[in-house]
Amino acid sequence: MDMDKVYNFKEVEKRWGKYWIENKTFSAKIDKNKKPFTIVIPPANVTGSLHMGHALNATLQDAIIRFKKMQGYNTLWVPGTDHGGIATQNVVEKLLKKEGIIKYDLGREKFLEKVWKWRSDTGDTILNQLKMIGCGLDWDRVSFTMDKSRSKSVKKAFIQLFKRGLIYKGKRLVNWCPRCSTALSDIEVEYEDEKSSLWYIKYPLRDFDSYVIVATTRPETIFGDTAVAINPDDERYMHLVEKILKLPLVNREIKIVSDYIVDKSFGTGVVKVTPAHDIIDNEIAKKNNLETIEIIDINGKMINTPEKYQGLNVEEARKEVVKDLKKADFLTKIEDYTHSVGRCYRCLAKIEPLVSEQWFLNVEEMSKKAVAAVNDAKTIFYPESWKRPYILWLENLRDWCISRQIWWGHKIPIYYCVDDKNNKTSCKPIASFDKPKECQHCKGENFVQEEDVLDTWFSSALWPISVFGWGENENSQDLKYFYPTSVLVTGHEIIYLWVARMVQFSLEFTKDVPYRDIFIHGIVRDKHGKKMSKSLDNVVDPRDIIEKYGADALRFALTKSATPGKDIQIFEESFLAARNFANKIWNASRFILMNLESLGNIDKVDKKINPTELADEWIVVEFESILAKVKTAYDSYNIDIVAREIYDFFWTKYCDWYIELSKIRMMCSDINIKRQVLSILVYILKGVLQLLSPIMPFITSEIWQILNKDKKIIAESVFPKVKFSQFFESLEKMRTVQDIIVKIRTLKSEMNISSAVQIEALFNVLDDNKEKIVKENEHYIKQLAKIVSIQFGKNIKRPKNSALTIAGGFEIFLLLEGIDIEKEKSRLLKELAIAEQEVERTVAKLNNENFVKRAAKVEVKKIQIRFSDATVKVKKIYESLKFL
RNA sequence: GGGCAGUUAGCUCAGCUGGAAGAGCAUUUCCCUUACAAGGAAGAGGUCGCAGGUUCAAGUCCUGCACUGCCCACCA
Repeated sequence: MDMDKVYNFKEVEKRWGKYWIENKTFSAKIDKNKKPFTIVIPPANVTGSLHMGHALNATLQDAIIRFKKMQGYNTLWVPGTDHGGIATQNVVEKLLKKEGIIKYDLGREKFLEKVWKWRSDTGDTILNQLKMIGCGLDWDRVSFTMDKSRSKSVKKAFIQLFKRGLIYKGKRLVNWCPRCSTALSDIEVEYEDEKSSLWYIKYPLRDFDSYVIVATTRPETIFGDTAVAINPDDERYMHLVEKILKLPLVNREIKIVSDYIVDKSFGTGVVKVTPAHDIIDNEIAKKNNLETIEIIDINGKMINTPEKYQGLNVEEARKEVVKDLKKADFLTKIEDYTHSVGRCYRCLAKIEPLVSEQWFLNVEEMSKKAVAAVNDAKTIFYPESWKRPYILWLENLRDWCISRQIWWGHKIPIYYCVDDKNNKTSCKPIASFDKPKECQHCKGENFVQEEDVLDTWFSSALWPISVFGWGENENSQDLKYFYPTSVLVTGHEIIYLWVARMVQFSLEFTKDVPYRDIFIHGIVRDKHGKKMSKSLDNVVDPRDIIEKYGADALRFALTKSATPGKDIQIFEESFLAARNFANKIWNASRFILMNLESLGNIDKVDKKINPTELADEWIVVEFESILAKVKTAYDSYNIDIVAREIYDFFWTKYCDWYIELSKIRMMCSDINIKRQVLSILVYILKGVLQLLSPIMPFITSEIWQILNKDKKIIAESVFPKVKFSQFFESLEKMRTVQDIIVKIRTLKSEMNISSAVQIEALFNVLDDNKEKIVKENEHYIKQLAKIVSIQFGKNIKRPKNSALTIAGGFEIFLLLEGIDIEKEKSRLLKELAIAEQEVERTVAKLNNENFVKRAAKVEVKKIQIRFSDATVKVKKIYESLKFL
């Protein structure tokens, strides 16, 4: 078996990626003898291509799925994509525009054909990229939010909600995106601070020679004003309530109303009320029965204004209005003012609140249930800190505007009865899967379907049940077996947009939560904590990382940084370090493989290991201790801890110490001794590979297969269990030996002696308890500290040419030629100072009655030991200094 | 205005239920030692944001403050 000196991840990753798919390693069938463990992937938009956020999200899910599989669960991870409503329509629209085609010229049907074509051409991009990072998804179950089955779920859900009276149509103020030409829900509006002005405008009183001054950020909406409002407690204006004003520029008469919503301290304390284009004003209008005048249409153009403003867009109108107000002396002041402005989350155009007829979903009852489910721990947030924001959001939720005036999406399954001329009759609209046969009211047989489509998040909210056939198959066995799912893994940016709504819908339609756990991870940011974006040019593309460092390195770097509750800052070096780790694993394995070959046959290692000496016992205990930690960490979604624990154990304990120590026996001519140590090396290596395989599946699969003649691949192996917990005392013994080795190395380094130079040493026993252990393991010290011979003794006087260090209960003299006395002196003085400080500190503690009385006994004992060690050290260094 | 995080080595971050400050990268010295120079050995570098409090003992618990970031809000 030839292994390259440098790990060739490209070849390995390609091969294994293919293997899992071809062998359907992660395809799941119902098996009632096994417990299911289910994850449904957050469906990425078909417009998407893999970015770091997806890579992180997918890796975490994959790690959980692979871990649970090794724990014996019947695991299922369902893949799929989202049709992405507005986002997708916009993408296709842009592409067509490049060809000089505008969607209205094509018409709805032709345009939709184009979108479907585009989807079938490129819509699976992201799924294929998930394959690149080795995701153990069940590829036989790919779903799409607009495929047949999912469409049935959507219709069923809509009809059910409609029949319950929760869905209604109404003319209301909504968030309108003039660019996308559709209504949006409240959370689809993103707010951003913008520098603007606050204009102070005189509104003259009709019956007095006076006026009030209104401060506004939107002077152009003056034509839609139907009142001016003040706070009822505002003494400056109380007397003006119900008085009539004459609206500047148009002279229309409006009155002054009062409402506690008005903030006395803001501006002048007088606010203009534009019910058709402002949420708050709309509420004031409702309370005061004010008229609503629409002055901006769905294209963002002015309507119902004096001739000269008619048809202008909002920006132009503002300029004109300000100019004219100024000319007519209505404008008293302009102040710089920064306020937040709503923008469309898909195209960033400024949102125009306007009155429009839309479909709404009453969410009051569903929200209460969704809050209760989390409060009653039916579903649990990890980390818990997301529980409160989730609840607060649901408790303050307004009805959801679910209709969109775009073409790409689920057409609302509402049918209107129409007469011969295709005009809507006054009959009640019907919610139905297909076109109804007959109107129950007028017996008419002609219908037209609602033109609007549903918010894309409506179908997303059904995802955990629709992927199992809810709505299509009344008796879905999959739904019974795999649902509710085990955990949802997602970023915190879509808790409201998606997570909360899935809980609402699942409770509504299945009377159960969609998932037992909700694991919320952070968002991937750049080195300085900035969001990755094209405009900032700080995007790290996972595909480049895979190309350069490998998918395993990508996965490891991401998981290692993914501390729950925190966003992740990542940069090139993170992946480099992970790549180096993979290479380290490769080479350690290579070393073991090479030695196994010299045994003649890889199978020759013992199945049952037999720790015979200190290092063996020690490494086994150390391994089992991280084994326990890793298992707990996986189970509680602390995948970052898994990555760090394994990294630390493998590199600093297994490689730096155990492999180095194993070399003594590896070079031994006795084949039995060699096999014995190799058995342990292999045992631990295989264990580490298993612990790590959910995070780095490629390299671990590869090495496992080389090591294992078993047919079972690592993904189907059984996670290791604790077996040897009896060797705990080896930890302390090993610490002593390691302490001696490190101190000797340090001393040599400080004396500028090449680490390769072999030296003789005298060990003067200071602590009788340590003598046996160190004598038994002196070969370790010789090997790793490059000592040629050790002479043990008691009351040894310091030899002339020697350097001193005190470690592990010994006074250690290294015999050196031509020692620099001054250097040795200053070195010892430094050591002395440290030891003396230690004595002081420990004495202070031991003299503290309260400490001795109240601290745990173990703690007091520790301090006593430290005190006596330090005391001996001080004494010995003094003697030594005198001698010099 | 409300909520939630964060503030630890030059940079990016760990540090669980309180018991002598850690990692990776960068940096200094030595080493191509027969798994790995994408490596090994040793070192330098922190008054753990500030101020109080609880405790024998606080990076760790409590209170207040400052700064940073994110989310939400009825920012006329």
